[in-house]
Amino acid sequence: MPQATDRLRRHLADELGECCDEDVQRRLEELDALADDAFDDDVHGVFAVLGDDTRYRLARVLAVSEDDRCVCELEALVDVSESAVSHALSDLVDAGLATRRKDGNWRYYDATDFASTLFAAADRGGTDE
Amino acid sequence: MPQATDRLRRHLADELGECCDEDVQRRLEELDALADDAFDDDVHGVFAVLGDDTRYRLARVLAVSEDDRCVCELEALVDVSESAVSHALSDLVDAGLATRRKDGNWRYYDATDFASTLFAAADRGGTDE
DNA sequence: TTTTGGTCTGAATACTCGTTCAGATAGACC
DNA sequence: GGTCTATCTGAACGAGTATTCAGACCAAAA
Repeated sequence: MPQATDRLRRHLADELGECCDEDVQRRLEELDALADDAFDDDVHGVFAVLGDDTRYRLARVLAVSEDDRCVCELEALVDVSESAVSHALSDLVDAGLATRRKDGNWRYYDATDFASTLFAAADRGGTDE
Repeated sequence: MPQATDRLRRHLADELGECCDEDVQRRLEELDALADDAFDDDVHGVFAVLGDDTRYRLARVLAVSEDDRCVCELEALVDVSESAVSHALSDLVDAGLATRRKDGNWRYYDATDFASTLFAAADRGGTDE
């Protein structure tokens, strides 16, 4: 099999005019450094959580609601079982996107500021391009 | 089977002291209106795209890179086939998170402002709570 | 304390979707 | 034209995960 870095080498040759092993190594290290800076597992988890339709819808409604919402209200908004709603809401809480409050038998959920911020950013940029 | 709105009715009875069919209907319509405001398929798509690890990593690196990056450079950052990288990059472009530029045989990708904004918002809120 | 109501949890299933493979496309060079 | 390189595309497989079911938990009422 061809070396995985073959193309990178040719690319660097194109870019720099000349290219030796050292150049390839340097570029690879540069990219690794960028990657280390860039990756954030927590943030990635947040996107993964909101990537699911059920969780996205619930989080959205919580974010636009004035006050917190009871589970029995939220169930009306998604077409899945009570259990699935419970799972979804737990995931939102775990991801830091929602808070849970108990009151007798009822549980109330609300969006965190983090969730609101994120949706605001997503909405701002979503329309153009 | 019990009516799906039974619990909501009892909840409203708790909340309002009294509850008739009309109250239940009103609350359901209120929730539907919120839902219509809140759901945005484009935005949901963006989260879904970034929920995947490969796409997330590529988008992140593009966002922190000064200038655009060749595919052959990006392949070094994720442990999947060239084909998978191509698929992932296309998804990013479709979602409005990256741009594509051709130069001879090479293709260069860069993050959009939208992507940068989104990551900035995600990073800001991710650390606390 | 027994029952009822609201929600949660764990395990199993069903299905989505990311990956790969194979082949296609397009540019550069001979 | 023919070849080589870089990347893309479509279809099919397989791993991951959302959903459901069944049962547990906890609070309130009886």
